[in-house]
Amino acid sequence: MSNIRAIRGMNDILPGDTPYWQHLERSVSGVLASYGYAEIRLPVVEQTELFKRSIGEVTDIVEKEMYTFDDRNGESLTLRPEGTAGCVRAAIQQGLLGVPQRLWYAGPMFRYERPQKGRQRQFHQIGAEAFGVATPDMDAELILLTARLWARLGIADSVELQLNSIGNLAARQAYRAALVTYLEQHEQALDEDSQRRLHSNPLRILDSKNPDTQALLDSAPDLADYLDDESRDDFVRLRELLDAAGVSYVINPRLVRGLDYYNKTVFEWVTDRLGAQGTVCAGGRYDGLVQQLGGKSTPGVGFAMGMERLVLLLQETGALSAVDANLDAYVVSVGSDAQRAALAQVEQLRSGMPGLNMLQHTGGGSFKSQLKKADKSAARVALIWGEDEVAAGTVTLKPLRESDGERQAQQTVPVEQLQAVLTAVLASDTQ
RNA sequence: GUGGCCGUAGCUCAUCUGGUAGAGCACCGGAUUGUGACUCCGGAGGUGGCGGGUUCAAGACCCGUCGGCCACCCCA
Repeated sequence: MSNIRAIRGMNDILPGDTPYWQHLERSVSGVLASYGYAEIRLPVVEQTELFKRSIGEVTDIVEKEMYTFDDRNGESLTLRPEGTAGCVRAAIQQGLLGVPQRLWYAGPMFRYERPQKGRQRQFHQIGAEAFGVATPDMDAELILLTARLWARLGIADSVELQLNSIGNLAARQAYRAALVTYLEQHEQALDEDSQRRLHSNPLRILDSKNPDTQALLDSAPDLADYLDDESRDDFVRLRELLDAAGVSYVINPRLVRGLDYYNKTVFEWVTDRLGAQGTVCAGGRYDGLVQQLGGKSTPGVGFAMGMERLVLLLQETGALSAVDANLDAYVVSVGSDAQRAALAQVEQLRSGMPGLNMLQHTGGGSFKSQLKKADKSAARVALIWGEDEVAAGTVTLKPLRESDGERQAQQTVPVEQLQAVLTAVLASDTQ
């Protein structure tokens, strides 16, 4: 086909879906604000180096999923594959890190992956980052915040919190060595992907979906046994706080997360209702990242949630019933005199009742066809200007919907009474 | 990057073993001269993703390509 089409994996979000998006975005920003988080708006493009240094050179994201290109001056740029790196960069550059800082951001992210359910090349995240607090009460706050969000969205029953601690760098290195030593003894039993990861990114083998590999891991060394004291204590404290707040979770000792900058707490909210891409929100602590990117050593914790997946979940669970057009009135006018009168008087009505949603019929057409459009529009009332009305200085209000099994009769009133009568008609109709 | 399934009107799909495309919904018009929904009648709309091959003949078979879906990988 020679027609220009959207880039693979970069989807249009259509009018039928945007009500879900708007509802979701409003809910998230509302909850974030209620916990004192401030929005920060960040560029979509950053220096390629930023992502290499934060996410990790040997991760799949950096190795093969980034949209990278040379700017006209030869500098290598990349469409952001995730939000934390840019947020940290901005916090350092703009000097936001002197005091504890709670930030959130929203927007598109880009990863060159094969699209499937719940995954596309341009996708949208809302993320939150808290800087400057090393204690696990900060981790708890972020988790509580997300839990509140699920409740507000009506999907709390569809998601489960998985928690783990991956310790500090030294602990992870010690564990990594032990794990590799163990797995090398069983290298032949590993699936192909895990064999490849054995030396590049062995921790990732822990969450392999291969059942044989999982069986092998049952007798592998436990990450929990290698944790440093501080990580262990903080993890205990975090669990206490969550227990006290009544947030339930499951410990998943094989949850490791894919990005290199995490340490200590990692968590994921997962659902079993979206097929293979069940992670709907994920995050963790990254105490070394700020320093790693050139800032003064500052602890951080954060999470990001996938908007597409949450919208799917809202639709899947029916947590949000399809929102209809919510149109109050459809304006019908036949003939050029009537249209002139209608246009002017509807403008006055809009000034008097700014909250009204009114659709003005455009493009002409017969009386009948205009009323058909009025019906299709799902508007509650048709406002009719015809020859008779214009001549008499009146307008006809015709209720289009039934309420309580009855429909009000239409009435023709002087235009001066339009606002008052329309208000009464809409009010008496229970919607 | 790998694998499976799929690609016919705006949408959902049909066309039995190859013989030059159809339904439902949606859309437009009509059935009262100014009144929608229900009903009836009529109408418009498809180079069957694209390219090539086999055949007298292909939407149906074969190859390629592009695209979609789902899964692997990876991740939000």
